[in-house]
Amino acid sequence: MSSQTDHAHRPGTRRPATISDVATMAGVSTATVSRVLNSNYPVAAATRERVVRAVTKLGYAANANARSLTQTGTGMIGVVVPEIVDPFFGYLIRGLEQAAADAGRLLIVSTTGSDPDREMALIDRMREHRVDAVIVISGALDDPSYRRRLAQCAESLDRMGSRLVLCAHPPLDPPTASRTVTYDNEGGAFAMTEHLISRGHRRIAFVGGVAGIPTIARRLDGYLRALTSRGIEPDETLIRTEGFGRRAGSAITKALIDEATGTTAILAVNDTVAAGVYEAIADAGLRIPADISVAAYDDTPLATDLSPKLTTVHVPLEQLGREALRAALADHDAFTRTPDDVVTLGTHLVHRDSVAGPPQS
Amino acid sequence: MSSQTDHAHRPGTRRPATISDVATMAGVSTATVSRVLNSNYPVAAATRERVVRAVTKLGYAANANARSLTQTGTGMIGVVVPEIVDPFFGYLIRGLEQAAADAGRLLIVSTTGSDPDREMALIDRMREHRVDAVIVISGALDDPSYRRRLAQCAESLDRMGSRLVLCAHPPLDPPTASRTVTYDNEGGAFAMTEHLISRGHRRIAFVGGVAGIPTIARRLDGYLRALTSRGIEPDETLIRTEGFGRRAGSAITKALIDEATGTTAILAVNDTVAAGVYEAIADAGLRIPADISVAAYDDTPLATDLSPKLTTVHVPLEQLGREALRAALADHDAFTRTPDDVVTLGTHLVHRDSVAGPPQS
DNA sequence: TTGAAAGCGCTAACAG
DNA sequence: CTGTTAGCGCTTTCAA
Repeated sequence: MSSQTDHAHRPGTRRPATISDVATMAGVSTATVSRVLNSNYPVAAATRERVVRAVTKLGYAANANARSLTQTGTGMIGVVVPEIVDPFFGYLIRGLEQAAADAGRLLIVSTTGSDPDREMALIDRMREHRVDAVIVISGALDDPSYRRRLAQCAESLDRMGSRLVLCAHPPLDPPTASRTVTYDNEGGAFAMTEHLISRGHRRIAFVGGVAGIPTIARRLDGYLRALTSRGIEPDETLIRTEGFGRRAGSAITKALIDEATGTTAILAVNDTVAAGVYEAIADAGLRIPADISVAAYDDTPLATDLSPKLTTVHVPLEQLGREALRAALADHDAFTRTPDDVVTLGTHLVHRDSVAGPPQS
Repeated sequence: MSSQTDHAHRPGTRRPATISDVATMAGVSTATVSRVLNSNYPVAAATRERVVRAVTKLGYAANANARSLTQTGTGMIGVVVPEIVDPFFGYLIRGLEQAAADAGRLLIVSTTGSDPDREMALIDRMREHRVDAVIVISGALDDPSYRRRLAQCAESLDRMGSRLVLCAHPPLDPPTASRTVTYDNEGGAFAMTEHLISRGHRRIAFVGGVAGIPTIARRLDGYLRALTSRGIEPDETLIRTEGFGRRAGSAITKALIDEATGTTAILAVNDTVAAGVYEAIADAGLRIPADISVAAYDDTPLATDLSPKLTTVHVPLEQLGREALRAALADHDAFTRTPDDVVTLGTHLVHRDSVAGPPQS
């Protein structure tokens, strides 16, 4: 405990130790400290020992921000998501998280409430932090102006050696400078509707969601295609994209029943909406699947919590997250960029207890 | 355009524009650019105009990492949480998120799966990134060695001008260099157990959880205190801290019923466990609350989704998150540090339809 | 109102 | 094997 280092070391100074604090204490140069810290260069065992001791004694933690100035990449990935308390996004983020942890990356996550402006602002914010990539899980309406803005973000990120990854979202028209990791919305809805039809249903309602959101639009497409391919004329009155959530599901279903639409099966836009559908059917004194069959989308845990257990389309949410992170990291500076940077994961039906044939009456 | 700036501007160069790129293009010094960017110093309108134009033309975004080298604080807050797809943590994080957004802060969030080692590693990682604070929402077992490690983290964060915030967790023994934002676990459990007793119940089971986790321990304390304060001898066989989750809730309840323990009321450790309790009671052909009353803790949306609607203890999760963020930011360099840095939020009972008196038989 | 220059903490040649 | 020396991109005195 000599007095050699009294230039800035009053105890209680709330300033993190720096590499030269360590160097001084260990009696070496900062270069040497850097070398033992990164162990990317030979250092004498004895020297290393002294440095390590100084590091622990000082509680030194290298400043990642300073480091990022000289190195390429910050090890941070931005995640922009509409909402956090929602199993859909939750599992997605869990997948991202896992993959990020495996890759030694940190995630900056932020929510937008599906507000496009906030989305853009956040992307910019993350750009300032020089994230290695920003992963956008959008829930925003998909008008052309929005796509244009997204494309601009992709451009500017790309220009600075970062990149935009679109997740659970259709690819940008020209996949300019962005990557996309998504899943088969249309196909799952098609398959489920097909299934309902093959069980004998003709009056199948499409319940929940908001028109204009890509996810919903694709699911509706699949529903429509299944109907027409089986020669069933889609009935506008059975298509009720009147909102998300349990509440919406139950309100719509109540209306469907009250209006005597002859609905014998319901394709709910997701499991949560299906929960509302269940409620309304029970309230009406009807039974699932005896009186009305119910099918849904997403296969969140809710599907098995409901009774009867819900037949639904499985979406590989966690895998989607992992793939998105892979896309965020892939060939960061290589030239092997595939022309169409889009990965599409498959979906499949999970048959449980909420679907049967239409009632005999 | 001219050829003045050909030193490093081949199009396609994947390197972000720097402040001196802007300066060159605007024909000013970097100092001036900095000044218009931060608008913390007078700049001639005309000059500012030129700079702004250059900024947008270049798509320049200031490097937050470089900036953090000269300024104090990074604007980033670390969040360490056991799990993300869980309404308890979900709402907590939502509160954090909101408050962070309001304060213009970004959140680095990472999950631990309740692994203390991973927790410490993450805190360290965030320390490297010089987060302004790290908020730990721990779910780890609370042995002394763990507390000691946490205290060390608090120390080292504090030493570098950052700080540790414990959220939904009891304060550290000496609140050394850390702040705590938590809520009244014991009180809520006490009140709910009291309520059950006043309804006439004597055989009240405590169902779910893991002994040793602070949250559960406190809830158990409250349960025990209510019992003894009413002169009811706690019965070991009714205390079943045999795991979290729906599955555990249903298994425990089944056992309780099969073993003819005479249980007339169940205090589930949280809403999810209660869902399992509901299931087992239905499976046994019994009814809630006619045959068995059920009460729980947390008041997540699940509570109203269940039928009958669940009587439960409300925990102000989002507010907890907001408070935690407030604690993370409060008087960063002032001297007004209160001696005991702990905020405790209250809980209250939410009476719904799952509690009645014990059956007559 | 603006610029020159030093320095934040770190890494990476380049010498020894 | 180790130290010196330039920067990395930005802010901030200090002069002009």
